Amino acid sequence: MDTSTAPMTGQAQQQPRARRPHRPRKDYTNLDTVFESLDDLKTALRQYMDNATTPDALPQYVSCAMTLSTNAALPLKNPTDTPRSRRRPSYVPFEGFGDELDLGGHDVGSVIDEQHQQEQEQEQEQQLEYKTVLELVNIDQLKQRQIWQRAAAKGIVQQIQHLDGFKYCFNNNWSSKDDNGYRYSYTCLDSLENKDRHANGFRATNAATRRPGANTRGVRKPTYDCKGQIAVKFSAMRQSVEVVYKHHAIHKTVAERRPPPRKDSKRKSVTQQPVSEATPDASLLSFADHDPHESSFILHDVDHSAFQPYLDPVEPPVTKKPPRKSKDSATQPRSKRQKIQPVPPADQVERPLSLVEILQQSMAPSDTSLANHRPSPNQSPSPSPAPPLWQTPPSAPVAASSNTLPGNYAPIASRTSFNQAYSQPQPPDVGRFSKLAVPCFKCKAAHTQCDGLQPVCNSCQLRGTVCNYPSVLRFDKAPVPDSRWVQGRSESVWFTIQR
DNA sequence: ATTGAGCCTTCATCTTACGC
DNA sequence: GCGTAAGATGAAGGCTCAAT
Repeated sequence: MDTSTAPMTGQAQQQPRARRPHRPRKDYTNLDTVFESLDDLKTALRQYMDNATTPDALPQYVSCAMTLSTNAALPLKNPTDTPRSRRRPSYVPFEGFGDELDLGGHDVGSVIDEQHQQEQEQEQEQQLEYKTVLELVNIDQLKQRQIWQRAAAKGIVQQIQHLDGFKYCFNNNWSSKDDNGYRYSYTCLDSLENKDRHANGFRATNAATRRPGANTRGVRKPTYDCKGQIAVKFSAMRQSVEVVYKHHAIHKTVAERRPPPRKDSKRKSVTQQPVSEATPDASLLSFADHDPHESSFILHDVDHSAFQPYLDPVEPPVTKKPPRKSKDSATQPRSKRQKIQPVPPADQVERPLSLVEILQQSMAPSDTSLANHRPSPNQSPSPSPAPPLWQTPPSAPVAASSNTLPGNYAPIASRTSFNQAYSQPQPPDVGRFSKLAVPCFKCKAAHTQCDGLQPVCNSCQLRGTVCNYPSVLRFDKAPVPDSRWVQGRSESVWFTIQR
């Protein structure tokens, strides 16, 4: 695909020579066609996704870039997006709702359903507005350009959502000086949920705010990082729109995640799931076993024995949630969201392990690595690092060293499909742990590109300098996702220490 | 009414590496 | 060498919903 041959606008020609586009951070495949319509693009993407999935195996990481030509008409989603209407409840009535009440389809639910349908129709009508790429990339007024391009980006994303069944949320937008257009990035909802669950894990419960030590968090859904992202790049320079699609479809689609039909009982909350006898981690395992709706995909085949060394209780087992008081006199009405409680200082809560460290430890003789984790009965309580129960798409750096995952990190290895997935070619540099390919000290200082080759990167080789790499991933900021399930325990310990 | 978790958005900050 | 564009990531808040 050569978009450099696209016609240039007069405005663009007056500008100084554009910088060469950044080398893509993450390699993705350019589908070697300029698509004349969004439908063509969707068809190609569908084919690409189908080819990336092998039967009985996890879908491969799909990452590709597609370009729309100037003639392509793009649907505009809420182009005049003034203060947006309240969003619809996430759990909308589904088909069959109200049947159990014998309302014969004329119940309140159906009324709501009709309203919902009407809103959908309105949305679809709104969506009938189209603009061509040519129009969109040549809007002079910056503000107008941003509004229209955003509307078109949203329209494109919505089309792709229909295609792959996942939900993407607006994440960021900025103006590209080189392309003379706006760029919009949308993130898969599951990636965002990871962050939320992570954040919720750090946030003290309201109960704990009032009564130190009362912080007992229930089990939460497993987390995993699908790296789902759609980037829409408008370029006046190239007179085109580029759509970059990245996703590792390792989780359920929106439709699959929809709650099961209600029978005569209410939906079970997560906290109602059978809670086993020990720490939050252990109860999570229990949850994973018993809840086929939410967790089976990720945790169903987990080899629990692999976790046993980590399951020494840190807290007294939580057998049952204490009955919630209807009114707590000490409670102030919560006008605003409470401030997040500060994360315990690093010297008091053990730093979570990175995947690399876990792998390194598990490659060490098992008795020592496990002994390191098992808290001595004489020791003051210290959080024992549990292996992560979230999962990340197999990434090249990790996969390279873990095609034969060591036994102590068995959950993934126990899955046949995962094994198959691992045995297949993996995308380079995928995922959060792409930071494994951190630049060496020299390249970082020189602001030069580092290929991450070890022991000596190409730049250092050319310069003839000593090449050194940071030994571990940084943890100077919020912990990386693999700490999530560890942190729940650390947090509990922190409150124990405080008391 | 309260609570915890999830949904979604916005904005800030950090990291990487292009190109002068 | 370094300014800075590109874009990745984190933090936080407003809101909804189901459960209590």
